[in-house]
Amino acid sequence: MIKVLIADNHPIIRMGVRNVLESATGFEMVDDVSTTEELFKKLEKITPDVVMLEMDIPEMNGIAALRKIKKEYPDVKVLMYSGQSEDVYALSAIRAGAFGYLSKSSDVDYIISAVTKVSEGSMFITNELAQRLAFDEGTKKPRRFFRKLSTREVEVLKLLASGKRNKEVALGLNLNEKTVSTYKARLMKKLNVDNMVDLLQQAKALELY
Amino acid sequence: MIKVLIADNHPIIRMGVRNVLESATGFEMVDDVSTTEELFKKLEKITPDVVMLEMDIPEMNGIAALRKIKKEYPDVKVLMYSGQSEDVYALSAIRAGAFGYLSKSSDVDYIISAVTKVSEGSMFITNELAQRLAFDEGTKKPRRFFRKLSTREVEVLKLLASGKRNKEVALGLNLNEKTVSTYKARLMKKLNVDNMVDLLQQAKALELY
DNA sequence: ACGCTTTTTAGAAAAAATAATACATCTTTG
DNA sequence: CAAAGATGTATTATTTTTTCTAAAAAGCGT
Repeated sequence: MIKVLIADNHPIIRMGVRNVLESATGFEMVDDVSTTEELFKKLEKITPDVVMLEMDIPEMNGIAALRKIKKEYPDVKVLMYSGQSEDVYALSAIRAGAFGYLSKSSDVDYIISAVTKVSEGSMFITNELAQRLAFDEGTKKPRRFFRKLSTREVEVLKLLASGKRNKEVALGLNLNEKTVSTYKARLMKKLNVDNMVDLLQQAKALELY
Repeated sequence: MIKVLIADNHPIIRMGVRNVLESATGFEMVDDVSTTEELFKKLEKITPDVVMLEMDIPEMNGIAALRKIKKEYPDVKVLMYSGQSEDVYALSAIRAGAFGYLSKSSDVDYIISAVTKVSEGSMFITNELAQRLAFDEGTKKPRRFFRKLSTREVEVLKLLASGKRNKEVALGLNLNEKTVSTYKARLMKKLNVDNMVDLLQQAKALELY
C-alpha cells in the first residue's frame, strides 16, 4: 500500500487525484491539505511514502517547501506538479530533489505511474522533459526559442502577471524595486519580447498565473 | 437529468468534476473536451444543458468562446470557471452572458449547486461577486460599470493593448505623452481596474484589439 | 575542489509614467 | 434651454520604471 498525501489548494484537484488513486489498487490517500502550513503539521503526525506537492501551494514557494521536506523528512518522496507547462519549473524542481514532475495538463493515467515510480525511489519524468533535460544538460548546443526561467524569475513574473507593479512585487518578495526592473528586463529578454503586453502574453502561454 | 459538458484542458480537473457530478444524482456528464475546437465540434452533435467552460481554455479566449456559444447555441447555459480568484474575469464573464462564475479554489460542493442553479436558468455567483455586481450594475447611482468608451479612448486603448508604450501611442495619435497618461487613467476608471494587466484583460474581453 | 556560468541582487543616472488639476468644447437630458 | 456630465487635451510636480553596470552567491562540470 503506497501512502500518498496531496498538497494543493484547489479542492477539485485534490478530489480528482484522490479519486484516481483510490480507484486504482495499492494506493492509500492518507490525507490532503491545501497549504504548506497544514502540510508540515500533518507530516509531524504521519509519514506518507509520497507527497504530491503543488508548485503554487499557498504560503511558501513550492521549491522551498520541497527543500524543507527533503531536509526534515528525507525518506518522503516528493512528486511535484503544477498547472504550468513543464518548461518553467520542472528543471528547478528536479534539481531541488523532486522525484518527479507532473503537469496538470498531462493525462490522468500518468498520476498512477508517476506515484508508483516515485514511491519506488525512481524518477518520473515525461518524455518531453527527459528530452529536454538531455538536450539542455547534455549537448548544450541546441538552444530553444527561449531559455528557461529560474525560480526567482518565475516568482517575479507571476506577480507581475497578476497586476502588481514593481514596487509591490519588490515588497512581496523583499527586493529592491530596481531589482524587479532588472528581472523584468531579463524576463523580456529570455522570453524574447519587448513590452509588457507580450510579456503577459507569454506568461499566460506558460500557464502562469 | 442535467446534461453537463466540461471544457478544460486539465485532465485531472475534468476527472474531478466528472466524479463530483456523477456521484451526485441528477447529473449526466455527456462529455468532456480540452480545447475550444473540440468543444464546438461536440456541440454540433450534442446539446448539453450546461457547459462548464474554463477561462484559459486553449485556442480561444474564454470570453470569446462564451460569446460564440451564446450566439450559436443560445439555449446552452454556460458556467465559467477558472483558477483565478474572482477578479476581473468574473465580471467580464457575467457581462458576456455567463450564467455563473466558479473559481477552482472554491469548495467542491459549489460545483453541484452552481450547475444546478445555472441549469435552471438562474445565476450562480458568490456573495462577494454579487456585491460587486450590485454596486456596479444595479444601483446606477454611483457609477455605471459599463460606461462606454469614447472613440478616442478606444483608439488609445487599442494601441496600448497592442503593446505600445505611452510615448509611442502619443506619437501615433499626435498627442502629448501626458495626455496618454490621462487617457490611461480614465480608461482604468471606466473599466474599473487599477493596473495595466487588468486593463489589458478588459481590453481583450472587449475585443478591441 | 576549482574554475566557469547562472542567478540574484542593487546603485546611480536617465527616461517614462502617473496624479492632480485645468479648461474649452461637445452632449445629454430634466 | 441650461445645468450636469462627458470628451479631448495639456501642464506641473512627483513617482515609477528602465538602463547600465557590477558584484556576491549559488550551481555545475569534470
